[in-house]
This record gives sequence, C-alpha cells and structure tokens, in this order.
Amino acid sequence: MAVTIKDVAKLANVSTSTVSRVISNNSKISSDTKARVFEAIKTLGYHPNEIARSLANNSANVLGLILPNNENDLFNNPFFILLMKGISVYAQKKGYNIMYSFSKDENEEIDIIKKYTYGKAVDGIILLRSNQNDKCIKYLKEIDYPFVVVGRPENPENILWVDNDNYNAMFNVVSGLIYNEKKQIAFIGASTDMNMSKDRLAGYKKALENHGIPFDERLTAEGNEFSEQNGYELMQKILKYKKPDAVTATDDLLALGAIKALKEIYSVNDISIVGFNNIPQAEYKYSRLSSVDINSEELGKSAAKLLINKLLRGNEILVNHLIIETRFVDRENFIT
Amino acid sequence: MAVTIKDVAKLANVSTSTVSRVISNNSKISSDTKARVFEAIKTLGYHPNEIARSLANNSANVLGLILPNNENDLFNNPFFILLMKGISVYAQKKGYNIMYSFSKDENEEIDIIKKYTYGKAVDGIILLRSNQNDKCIKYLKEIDYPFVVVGRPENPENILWVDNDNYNAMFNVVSGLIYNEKKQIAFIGASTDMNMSKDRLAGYKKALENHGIPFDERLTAEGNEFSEQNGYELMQKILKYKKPDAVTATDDLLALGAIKALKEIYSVNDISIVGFNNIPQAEYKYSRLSSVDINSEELGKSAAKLLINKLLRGNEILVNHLIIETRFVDRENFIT
DNA sequence: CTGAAAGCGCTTACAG
DNA sequence: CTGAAAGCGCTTACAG
Repeated sequence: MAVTIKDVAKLANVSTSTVSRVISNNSKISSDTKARVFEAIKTLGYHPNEIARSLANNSANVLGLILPNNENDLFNNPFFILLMKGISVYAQKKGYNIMYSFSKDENEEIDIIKKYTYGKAVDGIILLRSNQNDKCIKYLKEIDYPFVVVGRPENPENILWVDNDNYNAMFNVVSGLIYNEKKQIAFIGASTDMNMSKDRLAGYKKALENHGIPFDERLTAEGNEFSEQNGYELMQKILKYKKPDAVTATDDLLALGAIKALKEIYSVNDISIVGFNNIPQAEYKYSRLSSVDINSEELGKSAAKLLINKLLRGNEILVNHLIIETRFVDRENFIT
Repeated sequence: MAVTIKDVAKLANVSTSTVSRVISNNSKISSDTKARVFEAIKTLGYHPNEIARSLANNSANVLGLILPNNENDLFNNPFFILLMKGISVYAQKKGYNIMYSFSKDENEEIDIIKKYTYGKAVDGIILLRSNQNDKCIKYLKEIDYPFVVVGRPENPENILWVDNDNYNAMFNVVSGLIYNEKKQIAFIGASTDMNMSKDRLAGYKKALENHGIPFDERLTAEGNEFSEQNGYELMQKILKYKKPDAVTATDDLLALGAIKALKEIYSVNDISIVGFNNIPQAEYKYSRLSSVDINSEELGKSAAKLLINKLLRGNEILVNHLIIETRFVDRENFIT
C-alpha cells in the first residue's frame, strides 16, 4: 500500500540496494544514479519505513525516559517538563525519538525498563532521578544496557550521569548568608536517600565550618518528601528549639512550608529564606524567597548528549558525566 | 546474540510459527506444546523483539504526542504533565508506548508529524491543543492518519476529540457570582483563536443574559497569551473603564496578573476572582483565587482511549468525543 | 559503482 | 493442532 523501496528501485531502474545506499548516503554512488533515485523518491513521495530500518539496523533510534514514581513535586515543579524538553530537543536533532512512561512504584519502574529493554524498543534509558540503593540503576548495570542518570548516582563508576554541583551551590548560598551577618542558619532537607540531599547538607556544613560557625544539628531537620507540608513540619520542629535568622531548604516547596510555619509565630522580614529549583510559586507566596535555579533544561540536554554519545561511540567515550551550572536567583538582594 | 524465536522453537522442538502462536495466544495450540514452548521461553529468557513484531504487524504500538510550541504556560501549569500522565498510564495498560516531541513553531510541529507518520513510527497522533485554522489538524485530516485532539476542534466532524464543557463551566462560575450579588463581572481571556476561549466567553455572556444583566463589552478584554503580564495589562484596560466587583479569567495566570493590577489600586477583599486550571500558584499569591479544575489527567486518559479505540476498531467506533467534568475549587466560599 | 541474495525477528495464509 | 514458506521493508557483506 505505502510506497516502498522496491517501488523506488523499479522506477529509477536500479536495485533496492542502490536505493538504500542513496538514502543512507554512506557509499559511493554515481551522481547520475543518485539523481535518478532522488527523482523517483520525489515523484513517488517515498519515505523510508523507520521500523524496517530499525530492524535491519538493530537499533530503534529511541531513548526511553523513566519518570520517577515518588516525586511529590512532579506536577508542581517545572523541573521534569523542562528536563523532558531539553532531552527531546537535543535527541531530535540527533535523530532519536523519545518514549516516556509514568510508573506508580519502583517495581513498576523496573517492569517498564524490562519492557523497553527486552523488546529492544529503546536503545538506551534515561533515569530522571537517582536514589540510594537505586534498583533501576542496579538492574540496568546488571543487564549492561546503555543508560544515563540525572543526578549523581551512589557509585558513579562506569555510569553516565549529569548533575549540578549541589555541594558548591549550597556552600555558596550559606556563605552568602554568613557574609550578610547571618549566624543561626537553619537547614531543611528531604529525601535523605538522595545524593543531592547529602551533597547540599555537606555544602551547608562546610560553609559553616569555613567561617568558624559550629554546626548545630538542632538547626537542621530532614524529612521524606519534597512537599510544603513536610517543610512546614520540619520548620516547626526547628522552631521549638530556636528562631533562626536564615533558612535554607533543599527545595522551594519545603521553603514555602517553612515560611508558613515561621509566619505563624514571627514576622519573617528579618529572616532570609533560600530554596532550590526556582519554581514559579517561589515568586508568589513570599516575594523574598530566593532560590537556586538548577537549569533543568540543560540537565536534560546533557543527559541526552551523554547517552547518545555512548550509543554512537560505544565504549570509547571520553567523558562519563557533566556538571551543569546553577544560578542563584536573589529575590532579597541579600548578597550585596 | 539475543535469544530469538528460532532458539525457542529449536529447544521446544516445534516450528517458529508455533512459538509465535503461543506468544500471541490467538490460535488453538495443544496444551502440551504450549507448556513445552513456555518452558523453553523461560529457560532461555526469551522476549519477543518488539520492532520485529511491529514490522510484521505493520503497527508500531506507539502513539505520538505533539507538545504545542506556543504555550506560555507549558512550564508553569501542571496541565501538560498531567495530560501526559493520563495518556501514558492508559496507553501502557493497552500495550502502547508514547513518543513525544517539543517543537518551536507550527512548521516544526508539522515536520514532526511528518516524521512520525511517514516513517510509520507511530500508529496515531495526539494533539494537545487545537487552534483556529489548525494546520496540524488540517494536515492529519489530509493524510487521513488516526489522531485525537485535546480541546474541541473548529470543525469537529469526523475528528476524535476530548474536552471539558467550557461553556457550562464558565456559565456556572458566572451564575454563581451573580447569585452572590455580583453585578459588574469582568471577563479576561486570551488566545481568542481557541475554541476554549470562545466557549468560555459564550458561557459568560449566557449567564449574564439569563439573569437579565446586560453584556458590557468594556468589562471584557482579550489578549494573546496565557501569561501573568497579559492578565495584568488586560485588567488595567478594564480598570480604566470601571471597577468590577468580580473578575473571571480563562486561565489562572491571567487571573494572577489581574490581581496584581487590582491590588495597585484597590483592596481586593471585596472583589471575587475566579480563574481556570487550578495551578499551584493559585493558592499562593492571593489565597482567595478560586479556580476551575479541568481534570487534565482524565483529559489525557480519555484522549488515549479514543485514539486506541479507533486504532483497534477502525471506523466502526461508537463515540468520537468525550466531555470531561470540571470541578470548581472554591477558595472564597463565594457560593454559599 | 552496482546487483543478487541473505538476513534482521517476527507473523500468518495456506496446506495438511 | 502444526509446519513450511512467504512476507513485512529495510541493510549490507559479497562478488563483480
């Protein structure tokens, strides 16, 4: 029904091999035949069947995206859709399509990965988060399927990954606060099983240490999810101990919850608050919520780049991870 | 390298035809052979190659998603990611994978559709928005490729689509406001070339008419994009004429901009404000911003359902569109 | 530079 | 109920 390579071959009076070579443009073909083939292609309106190509080439030219199941901020945070955009735009340019899947828990994630990899529906996988003891990473390493992780994995050896420099980003935030005479700087985190959380906490501690401020565990609190409710509760816990003069949170939703808790007791005008991700809500509830923009779109682009690079060059890849710049969005002019 | 149907056939001592039949489970096979085949499958760890199946079946089992290029709220509004979730979860259950693409303008959208359809990479297309004079719809109708539109298209004949009842949703909002003694109800809209906008405006007018309130065009303003800035400017325009006692906006971002403009002049405590989409920011800036939740996830699910139904049953489909319920989120208790 | 042939890994009409 | 064979639409090693 649809026009195939045979029709083109017949019309151009060549073999299908020749047509194929003209299409893939990787063999010497006389300019004469080439012209004839192109003309036939044009008059017939021929377009190669991608599926047949995939089968013959043993490569789908598709990357598979696993959306994490447990992300409270999946729908409140432009992070993921920006990631997806960065991935898609780059992949498209390189001739890859993107498949994605939502899953409701880790087991379903594995199931989807299996579906993708068993059936060879995708050439490689992009994981959008890495957890401690990440089962998906473990599985993908086991079956030795190409994949890349957004977020530095626990054991980054021989794994492709992209991430921000979370340690330094938080280090800089806290250093800035200290520079502005803040002494009682609270830290609110979540998902302690993510490297991101650990790195940010480490950066926080290091900045204190560098300025001779003793680390006070009671000024820190960590919960399990990136939600406003969680931030609210964690802040309340800290407030039972004392009032901080600045609050850093590893996510804007946490920061917004913290602000809510603070406001119930204090005027927050003298408390600096800094979150991460620069979500749209950060501008609203409390106009002075500064935030670290993690450049999600670039993270996505870089993830796609690393993975495609690997698919094209196999094991002679030069670089196996990329660190993406963050950008401090200062809504308080607190660094003067 | 990978284990194929041949290996299974050999081990089970049957033909590949038989293995294939066992897998697809649509022919009578003696339970004896079936058992032998399953055992071979298990011991070999066999998984059918999806690409080969696709080629033989002439169907990719993939749906293609075209993300609209001109959406200001693509990244500020959970609408799209919720749509994508609804689509993915349903499609997965039915054995379809999802491909998506971002594009930077309408021409690129067409290019992507061409890429998807020419190469048979997808069995059907899901458009996430419909515009007046929509080129994508026009093109897909021309080439007669299966597709479904989220948002009622201009000429819905012979097109699959899902949408909310925008007319009634706005009708109900305005009726509620009138019931609460509001008389000067402003209307702020954007993207007048979308049916959604027209329907909401029509619902607004009808509610006024039903209650004997004359339609005053100077209380309405329409711009071109769903952005806060746009809402701000449109509200200012209306305010030059008079102060309304209620404002309806076709999008929460517009509503937030309107609130900003209002606040510059008035205390807004006596002005009811209602937007659409129930974005997370709606809760923040102005805690009394009520909003109509359009149930994006269900929209996505239904879109996938219609399209897959069409792919499976061809032209004997029973229903070619679905209307998804909206839900009024009343943050002001204005309907008592 | 070009073609005939085999192959990618499945499915299915046909025959038995 | 089962198998041999042709076919889905490409690619590519081999031979010339």
